[in-house]
Amino acid sequence: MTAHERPSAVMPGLRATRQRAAVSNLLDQLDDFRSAQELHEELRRRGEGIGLTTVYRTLQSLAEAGEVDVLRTDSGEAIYRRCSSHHHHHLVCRVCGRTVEVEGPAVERWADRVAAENGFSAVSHTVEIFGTCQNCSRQS
Amino acid sequence: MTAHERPSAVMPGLRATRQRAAVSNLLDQLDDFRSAQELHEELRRRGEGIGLTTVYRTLQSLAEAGEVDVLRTDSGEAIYRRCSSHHHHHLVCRVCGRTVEVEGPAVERWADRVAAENGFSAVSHTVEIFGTCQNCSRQS
DNA sequence: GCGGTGGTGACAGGGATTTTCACCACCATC
DNA sequence: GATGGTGGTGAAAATCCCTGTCACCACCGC
Ligand SMILES: [Mn+2]
Ligand SMILES: [Mn+2]
Ligand SMILES: [Zn+2]
Ligand SMILES: [Zn+2]
Repeated sequence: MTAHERPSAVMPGLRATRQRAAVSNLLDQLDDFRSAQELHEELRRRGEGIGLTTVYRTLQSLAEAGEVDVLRTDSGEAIYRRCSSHHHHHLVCRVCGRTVEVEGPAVERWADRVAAENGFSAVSHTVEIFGTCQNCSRQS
Repeated sequence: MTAHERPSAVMPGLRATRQRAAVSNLLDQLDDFRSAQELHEELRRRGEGIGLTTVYRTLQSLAEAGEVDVLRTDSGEAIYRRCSSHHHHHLVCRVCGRTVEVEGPAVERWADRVAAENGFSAVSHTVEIFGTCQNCSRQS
């Protein structure tokens, strides 16, 4: 692998560029949710020449392609994280931001049933659990 | 009841004012989620002298006091609705915005269990279901 | 290699919310 | 029923995240 790494996760219909590769690679290395601005800052810190606009656009494509999860903070800011492809939800630490991906057939069924009972179709849902993780409650 | 109605839902630690009463009363009369700006517009239409800033501040207090539910639209805008005091979630129509309050002990238990299994404490959660309501799917 | 077409990024909006700050109105007290 | 202190108000300015614009650039099929 040379210093000039080739774009990795190429997206259908989109051209492979150094910038998109950089965003994608960075997401691979991170565990928790980050805002577009944080990701941009980190990329600049690492010496990547990339504009904030491009980071925003790339994250949007990745979100549409289902390659990243998007959450909204209480303040309305969008935060992103590379996600595994199977459907899942998040358990997020309020203090340190650590997140755990969780699944639950029970919730899935419940959501579908409740929607059907009320005559709703084309159903989707968001489920997020918040709490204080073990580390953070130890420290207080 | 005179034309000069007294403030109704007084909040602890906060002074009772005509403006706060107006916001609270309007929320009582509405069924679905509205943005701060929509609420402000409606208040002005009704002849209430009230500033947008005050609407924002009042909604914040009400949200902190747990008297209104807050959701975020996809565009990041905050929308508010007076909520019943018991814990519940929402089933929201993507097209017309109609919302149904729903409950489910199954989800509650699931969320608590998942959090506990991962060592999280002080747990809360958000659950929203989205779909197309009967009215709206009929019209398409 | 060339050309066309998609991508980039500095900059200028947009839109929602928050901050500022001078003024105002509750309300406990005199 | 005046007065003073303090919380509340609101117009305007400032923020903040994000999206649109547009001149320029770089993939990539030929
Ligand atoms: Mn689910
Ligand atoms: Mn619940
Ligand atoms: Zn934590
Ligand atoms: Zn509908």
